[in-house]
Amino acid sequence: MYALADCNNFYATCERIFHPQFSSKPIIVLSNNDGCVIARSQEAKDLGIRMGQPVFQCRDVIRKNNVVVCSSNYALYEDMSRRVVSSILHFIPEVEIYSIDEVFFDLTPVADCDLEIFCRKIQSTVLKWTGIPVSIGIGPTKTLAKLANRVAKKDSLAGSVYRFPVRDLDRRRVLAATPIDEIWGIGRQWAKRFKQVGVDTAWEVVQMRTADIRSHFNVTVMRTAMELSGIPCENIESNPAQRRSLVRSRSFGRMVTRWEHMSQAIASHAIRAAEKLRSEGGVAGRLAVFIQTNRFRKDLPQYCVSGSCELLPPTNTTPVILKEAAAIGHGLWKEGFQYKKAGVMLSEISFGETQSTLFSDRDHEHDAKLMQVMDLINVKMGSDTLHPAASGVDRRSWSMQQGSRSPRYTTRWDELPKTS
DNA sequence: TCTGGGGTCCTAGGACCC
DNA sequence: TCTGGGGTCCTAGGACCC
Repeated sequence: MYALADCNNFYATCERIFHPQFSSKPIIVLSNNDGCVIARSQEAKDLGIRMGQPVFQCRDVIRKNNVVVCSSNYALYEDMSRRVVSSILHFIPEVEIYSIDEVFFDLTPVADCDLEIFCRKIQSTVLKWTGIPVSIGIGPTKTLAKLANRVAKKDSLAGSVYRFPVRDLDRRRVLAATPIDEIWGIGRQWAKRFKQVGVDTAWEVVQMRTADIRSHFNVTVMRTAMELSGIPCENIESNPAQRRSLVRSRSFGRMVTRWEHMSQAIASHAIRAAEKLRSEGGVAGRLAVFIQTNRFRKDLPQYCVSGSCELLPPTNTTPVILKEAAAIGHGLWKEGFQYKKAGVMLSEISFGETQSTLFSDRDHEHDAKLMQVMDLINVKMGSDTLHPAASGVDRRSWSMQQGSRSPRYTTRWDELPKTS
C-alpha cells in the first residue's frame, strides 16, 4: 500500500504560521514578479479566485474582501517543506519527495498496523511540530493514493485521512465520483480526448480495454489506467534520479530594451545555474540561452529565440559558462524589441568522472579551487555576496518585482521573527 | 498597466548507416 | 513500367506534473 501526504494550501499556510493575524482572512500567494495567483487559502478559493489567474484580473475581489496578498517567499517554503519531510521520516524510513508539498511513502514496513490510525498519527505530529495541516491518501497504487488524497481533502467525514476502499461497490462509487480531468496524469488535452470517446469518469477508464487506451492515447495514459484499476506501474523513488537539465530564468520587472541590461540578466542566470549545478556536483555538456518579448502584448512586435553551444569538456565553471552565454546572447540580440524574459539552460548533465579533452587551455584545478572559495563565501555570507561584475551592480532596470515578501524567518539570522 | 518557473517522458519524423 | 528492409540517433513538439 502507498500513501501520499499533501500539505493543505501549502504556501498560504506557511504565510499564516508566521502571521497568525491572517488566520481567518482570505490569503493568496503570487508567482515571481507578483504576476499570477499560485496559492490560495480556502477562504480565497471560496471567493472564486482561480489557480494561475493573473492578479490584475482579480483586483476587485481582492479589494472588496480584504484579501491578504503575499509575494512568494521560496526560502521560507522550502525550509518549511524540509521540516514536514523530516517529521514524516520519524515514522517511516524512506519517502519520495514528489514536490515541495507532497510526499509519497510505502506502507509495507507498517503493514501490521491499522494504516488509517498510523497515518492519523503522522498527520497530527506534523501539525504539532510544523503547524502545517497535511491530508493523507492511502491506496494500492500511487495513482489511487493520489485519488484518495483528493477525497481526504474534499470529504469532511474523512478527517484528512482516507483509504481507497477495498469493497467492489465502494471502489466503484469513489471512481465514478472522480471526473476524468481530476485523475493524476490526465490533463486538459487527454481529458478532451477521453470525453470525445464518451469517457467522463475514472470508473469508465477502468472499464476500457487496455488495447483501446493504447491505441487512442499513449503508454503513459495506459499506465495511469492500469494504476486506477489497482495494478502498480510506479514505485516509490526514494533516491531521486539525477537531474538531466537545469534552467534559470525570470521575467523582467520592466521591459528591457538595452543590451546592457539584457546581458546583465543573462549573466545573472548563468551564474545562478552554474552555482546550482556545482552544489549538486554535476557538469553540463550543453548550454542554451533564450530571450523573449511579451507574448501577451499582441500589439507589439514579437521576437522569441534561443541558441545553444556545446561545452567541451563538460563544465560547471562560472567564467566558462558566463563567457559562452554572453556570446550566444549577443548573437540572439536584436535592437528595437521590448524584451520580457530571458533564461539559461544547462543540459547533457553528468555526474562523477567525465571525459576530458586534449586541447584545453584551462587550468581545471585552479578553476575548481576558485569556484569552491566563491561558493563558500556566498553560502556563509549570503548568496550574491561575491559575484562576477557581468551581472551588474544596479539591477533595478530589470530585476523582478516583489511588492510584499515576508521575511525569511527560518533561514536568515537577521530576519528571525521577533517577540515582545 | 499588469500574465511564473522548473522539471519529466513520449512520439513522430528526418538524417544517416549498411 | 518496375526502385528494399532494417536499424540507430537526434530533435522538436506535445503532453503532463507541481
